Amino acid sequence: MPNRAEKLEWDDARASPARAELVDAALAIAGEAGLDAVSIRRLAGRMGLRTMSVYTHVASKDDLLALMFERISAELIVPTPLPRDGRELLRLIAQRAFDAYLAHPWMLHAFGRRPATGPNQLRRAEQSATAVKSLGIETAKAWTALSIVHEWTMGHALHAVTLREDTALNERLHATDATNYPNAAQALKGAQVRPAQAIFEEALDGVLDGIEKRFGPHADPDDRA
Amino acid sequence: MPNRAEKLEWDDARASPARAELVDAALAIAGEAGLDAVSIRRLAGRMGLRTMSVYTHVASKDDLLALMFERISAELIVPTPLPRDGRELLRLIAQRAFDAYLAHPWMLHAFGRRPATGPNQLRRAEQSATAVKSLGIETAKAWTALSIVHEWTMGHALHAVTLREDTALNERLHATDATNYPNAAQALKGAQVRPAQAIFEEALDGVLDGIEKRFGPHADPDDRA
DNA sequence: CAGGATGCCGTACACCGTAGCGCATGAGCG
DNA sequence: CGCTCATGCGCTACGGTGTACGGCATCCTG
Repeated sequence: MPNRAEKLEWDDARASPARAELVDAALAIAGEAGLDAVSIRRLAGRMGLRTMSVYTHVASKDDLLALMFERISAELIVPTPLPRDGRELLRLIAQRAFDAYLAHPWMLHAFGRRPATGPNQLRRAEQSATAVKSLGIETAKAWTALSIVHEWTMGHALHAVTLREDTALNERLHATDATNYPNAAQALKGAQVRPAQAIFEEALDGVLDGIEKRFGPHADPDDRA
Repeated sequence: MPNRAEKLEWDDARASPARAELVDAALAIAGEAGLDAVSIRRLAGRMGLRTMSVYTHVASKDDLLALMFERISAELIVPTPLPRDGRELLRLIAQRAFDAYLAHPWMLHAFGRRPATGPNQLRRAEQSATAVKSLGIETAKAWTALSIVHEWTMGHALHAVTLREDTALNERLHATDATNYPNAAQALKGAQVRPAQAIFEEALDGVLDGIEKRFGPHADPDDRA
C-alpha cells in the first residue's frame, strides 16, 4: 500500500521497504553530485529500475525530497540524556544542525521548497522548545528566541558552504577594491585566516548571549549591551 | 557589444538598453509567479521575442539571475546621510534587507546559486562594514559579527515567507500534537498572535545585543549573559 | 481456482536551457 | 554611391526534466 494521494507516510517500513532503499540512493546521488543531480531517471538507473517504476514507491519528487530531508533530520536530534543546562542544550542543537548542513549541503538548497514536517523535525522542535523553556524564557517569546538560533545556523551554514564550494568567489572577495570599499575590504582581510568551525562557535556564543540577555528572565527591553 | 564570454557587465546602459527591459520583465515574472516561472521562453514571450533572441542580450540564465539580484540589491542600500550610531545603521541595513526579502521572496531562493557580487552588493558590504567599525569591533571579528546579522536576517525572512505562503503548514503547525511534543506545541501557540514585523524588530535587538556584548569593545569572552 | 492487489514498465506530453547557424537591417567608411 | 561588417533576430535541434496513463506479469488471499 505505497501511498494514497492524501498524506505522506513518513515511516518507510509502513510504506514499503523498497522505498527506504530509494531514499538511500537519492541521498547518495545528492551527496556525490548535488541536489540538482537527483532526478527520477538517474535514481531509477541506480536502482536498476525503469524511470516510471520509481513512482510505484514515491508519489512525487517533492515527496522524495521531503523523505530525504526527514531522513537526515535524524542527525539533528540530540541523544538522550539531554543536558540540564538550557544554554548547553541549545548549543548542542545548533552544533548538530551546523555539522549536518556542512555534511549534506543540499539540505540548504531544499529549505525554500515544501517545508518538511516529519516526526524527526517535530522531535527537534520539541528539544529546542525544551531548551528555551529551561532558560526561563516566557512562552510568548520562546518561538522568537528559537527561530533566531535556527535561522542563523542555517544562514551561517549556507554562507560557509557557498564560500567552500566557490573558491573563485573567495579570491574575488579578497581582491575587493580597497579604494572604493575600504571598510569592506579590511573586514574581509581580517576574516580570512579563521576556520569556519571556530567562527561558528564564537558567533553562536554571541547569538546565545543576545537571546539570554533580551528574552531571558529579568530582561530589560530598553537596555543596550 | 552586449557581452564577451568573460565577465558580466553590470551596467545595463553600457551593455545594451534592451537588457534593462529584459531584467524588468524577468523581475515582473518572478514577482507574479515565482522564480521557477522565470524561463527564457516565457521571458521571450513577454518581450515579443522568440526565445533564442533573449541570448542576444544575456549570456546565460545564470547571468540573468545575477542581474535581477543586483537590480533589487539597490533597495538594500541605506540612503545617505548614514546615521552616526553604528547600531542604528546596522538596524537600518537589516530592516531594508528584511523588507526587500518580503517584497521579493524569490531572492531567498536565489541565495544558494552563483552568488552575485555586483556593485550594489559591494556598496552594501561597505555600509555594513562601516557600521560594525563604528561599533568599535576589532577588524578580525568584524566579518563574523556582520555575517550574524546578514545571515540571520535572511534566515528569518525565509522563515516568515514560508509561513506566509503555506497557510496549510501554518495550520498543521498549530495543530501540533501536544501530547508527544508539549513544549513545541506550547511555544507555537505563544508565537501565533504576534505580527512578523514586530517579531523581527524584537529579535533583531536580541541579535544586536549579542554582537555588541561579545564582539564589542571591553568584551569578556567567558562571560555569560 | 478466481480475483484482486502489487509492482514494473513503455509511451507520450509539455516543458526546460542553449549550441549552432542563417538571415535581414542599418550604420560607417572609402 | 557602394561595400563591409557589426548587430539583432530567429529556426532547428539536442539532451535533459517531471509525470499522466494504461498495460502487463506475478503473487497472495479467499
